[in-house]
Amino acid sequence: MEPSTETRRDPRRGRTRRALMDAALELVEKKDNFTALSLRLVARKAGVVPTAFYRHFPDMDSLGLALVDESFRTLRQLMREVRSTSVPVKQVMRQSMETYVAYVRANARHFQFVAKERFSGSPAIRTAIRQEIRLFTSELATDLSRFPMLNQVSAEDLQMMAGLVVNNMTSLTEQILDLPAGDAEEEQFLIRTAEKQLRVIILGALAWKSRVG
Amino acid sequence: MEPSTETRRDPRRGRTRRALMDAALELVEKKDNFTALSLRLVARKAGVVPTAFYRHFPDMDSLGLALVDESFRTLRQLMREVRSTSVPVKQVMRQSMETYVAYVRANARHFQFVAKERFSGSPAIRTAIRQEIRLFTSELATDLSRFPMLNQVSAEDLQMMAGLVVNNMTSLTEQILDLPAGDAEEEQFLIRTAEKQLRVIILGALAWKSRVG
DNA sequence: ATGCAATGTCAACACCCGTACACAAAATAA
DNA sequence: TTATTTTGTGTACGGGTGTTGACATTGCAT
Repeated sequence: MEPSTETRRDPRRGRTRRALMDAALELVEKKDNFTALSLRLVARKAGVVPTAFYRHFPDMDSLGLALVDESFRTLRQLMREVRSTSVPVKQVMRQSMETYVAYVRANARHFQFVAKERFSGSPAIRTAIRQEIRLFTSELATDLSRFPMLNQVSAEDLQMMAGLVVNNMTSLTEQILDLPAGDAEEEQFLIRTAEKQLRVIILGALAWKSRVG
Repeated sequence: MEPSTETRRDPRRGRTRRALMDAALELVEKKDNFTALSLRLVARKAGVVPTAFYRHFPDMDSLGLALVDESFRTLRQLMREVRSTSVPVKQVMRQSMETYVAYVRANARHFQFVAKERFSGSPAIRTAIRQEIRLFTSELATDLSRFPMLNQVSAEDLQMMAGLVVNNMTSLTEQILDLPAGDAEEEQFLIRTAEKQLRVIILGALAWKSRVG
């Protein structure tokens, strides 16, 4: 039987590839941008000679796309976990907020990368991120459709409400990431505020439904 | 009487300074970033030799800060105009949306710049933008406090609601700027969606108030 | 063990960068 | 006018950049 093209070999292949991606993520924290990084800089940080870079990526843009992919793959994984745990419905919001923020902190570099490149990245990277966010929003919309109190709402309006929630999440994410390291107090304030905002959105969504239905 | 240090002379001083700022704004559209621009490139676009740059700005970061300042100065001006026109209260929202979007289109380059540098710019530029947005949000909060139906809401909650509205605005802005040039149809859809979202927020705010008051 | 593909290294290239310095032109102040 | 300040020019430097091509090393399949 042939080595089915996916179970090929990867001896140290994985290692430097990972090293390059990690180096890029670290450097995005130090420098301002992914676009501001240079191929040579990333290679140097990864402990490898510049030309070795080409063995794994044709150019920096491809590395960026790989990072986008990885970022949203981990995010999707979180969503799957959250969905699988049956919700106590009552304090679902508070808890969701907490676990989400913890997750952001745990994967800060990926979120930083996405937040920064979302608008300032190369066209390819920007559209990739936009696509992922669109998809994420749609998934959230179908999640919302399962709530009994929203089952009268049209698909388009569900999408709109999901957009509101995603806006709220991204805003919270970016604020937390911009926070000076260990300011736990301010972080709590941001979370509380985002929580209130989410509550306002929900109240509005309910009023909206009763207005239409 | 001495030339009171502010009424000095400005012969062509203004001209190249403007040319540099305009060049930077144009180049931000073409390149991905402000950070991605080089002093030499900006000078070249402005039709001036690299060393002349230093006559007007000590470095690129200062140019960026000047652009931030200018961007929000024009935005504040718009807000002043909007505030001065007495509102028909009924369809204030629809009209505000339209004029705001027209304004964004008219000053697209400035908004592009802010959207891109908000998270990916140099620390100095990032904090400058954040400060401006904070200020803008506070002003909006006091505007909201003047609405009769919200006069029971605490200052902190007003700030929170203003944050929601600003989030909505920035999201709409960024989506419109990312739109492929003249897609009027999609633009209308985005505006309608943002309008609905704003309506949801307002409904939520009212429900919030009645819940508290 | 041998051969081959994958991976990494080295040296070199032409190019763009920020900035320093000395000097020319222009505008203002007296 | 003349003197002075502001603004723009030309040259040069050291250093970082992406990419090429030829070569060494590694690991796997046979």
